[in-house]
Amino acid sequence: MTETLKQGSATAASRIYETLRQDLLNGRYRAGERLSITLLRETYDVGLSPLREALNRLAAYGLLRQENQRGFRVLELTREELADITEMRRQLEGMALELAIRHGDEEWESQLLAANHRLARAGEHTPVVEWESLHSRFHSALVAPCGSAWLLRFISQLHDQFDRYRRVAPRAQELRHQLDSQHQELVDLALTRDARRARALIEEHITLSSEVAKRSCR
Amino acid sequence: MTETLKQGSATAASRIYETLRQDLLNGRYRAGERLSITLLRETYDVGLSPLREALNRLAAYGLLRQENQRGFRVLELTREELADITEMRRQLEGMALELAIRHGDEEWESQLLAANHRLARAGEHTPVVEWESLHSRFHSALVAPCGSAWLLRFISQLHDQFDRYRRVAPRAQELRHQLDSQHQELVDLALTRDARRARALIEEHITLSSEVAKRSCR
DNA sequence: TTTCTGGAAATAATCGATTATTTGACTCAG
DNA sequence: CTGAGTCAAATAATCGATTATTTCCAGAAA
Repeated sequence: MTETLKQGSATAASRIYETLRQDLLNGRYRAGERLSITLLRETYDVGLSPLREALNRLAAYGLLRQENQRGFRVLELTREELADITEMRRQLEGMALELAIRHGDEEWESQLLAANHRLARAGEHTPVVEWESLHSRFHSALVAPCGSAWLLRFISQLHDQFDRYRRVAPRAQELRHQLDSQHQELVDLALTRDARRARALIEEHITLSSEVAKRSCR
Repeated sequence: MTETLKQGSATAASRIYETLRQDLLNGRYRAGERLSITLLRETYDVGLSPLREALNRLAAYGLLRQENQRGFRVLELTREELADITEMRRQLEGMALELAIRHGDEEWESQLLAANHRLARAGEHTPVVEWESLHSRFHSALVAPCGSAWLLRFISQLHDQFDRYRRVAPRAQELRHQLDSQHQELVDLALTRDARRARALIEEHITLSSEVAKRSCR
């Protein structure tokens, strides 16, 4: 959905959509909270029509729940849904990584190395929002050449869902290092085209991330 | 998305969303066609705001393409995308069916038998729109207890995509019988809890449907 | 003929005001 | 007290009008 602003100048609706999406991922709004349209209008200083269009998109995308005549709500954070999202990510990203390793060319290898390098360079001092962007780009680069637009779409959608949990979870320094080194290992396995072990590792990586994210429920 | 009209009386936006969705699946609009908002307003006799909200939802759902400042377009029908949708359906519905067979209880068996019975009873004289509904319900019932809301969501979305191709394809009488008998076989394998063979059959079923649908491209 | 360019017409996007529905406080009968 | 009913305030949804952008065509220049 990020690429909605393909060419023409972004409309007010597209701009507020992207802003709201980021704010939802960053936990600016409490889980389950009702989003008052009047309040949002003032907060973001935006017209009613573009705002409502953005909210409708977010609901269709799955970041908001829409109840007729009762407006929009932020989704809850539950262990059950996190488990569902995690398992789907394991399956879909595992599948995508195998395909990417089969189909990826030299260009992919370069992009992957670059994305990994940029992510690895980012240290403690890097702003969170920037680290999140690099992290997101790394995982995108990893599966990019899987050959299925729909698979990539579902994976992005699940990443957004997952991030809602991960970003509000308390910092877990001890697991952070392990997760970081897995990024490097994933690159190594991808470059040596070891699809079997790469798939196993990304599944483990997702499960480990989920352990961190789990601390944001209840 | 169908259950958007959960409780409260449906809003104009929800009603026009569902109507447009059906019309898009039924091929009322040509692939790639630009949907003039002014024209849609007259056609469906609906206000501008609810119409635009519905269009925004449909774009986020993937049944329309939105270009900033240039309105909405119906998606193209291409062999490449049909192949993608088909392969994704094979993987996801195969996965879901295995899970459903593992988790489904007696209630599921009853629902499945009922759905199959209603579908099998529908003969040549049955209105197409009703047959489509029964067919859709059968496939939903098959995977319903897979345990993953996200998996079911993705499968529904892919079904809608697939139906755009299938419904505009010319009638294929010779394959129709084979597809119908596969429905019965799927029920048999589900009830005997033969996950392995059931998965193989649903994958075959999807591939065969795809052969029919392929005749709608180019 | 082809390629710009200006500007009117068409159309998408947005705004401001209005209508419809829900929410919550209050009343009163049981 | 409790629960149903009622009304006013809050808020979501919709409408009608306005603004901004794109599209398209005529006419000029190469």
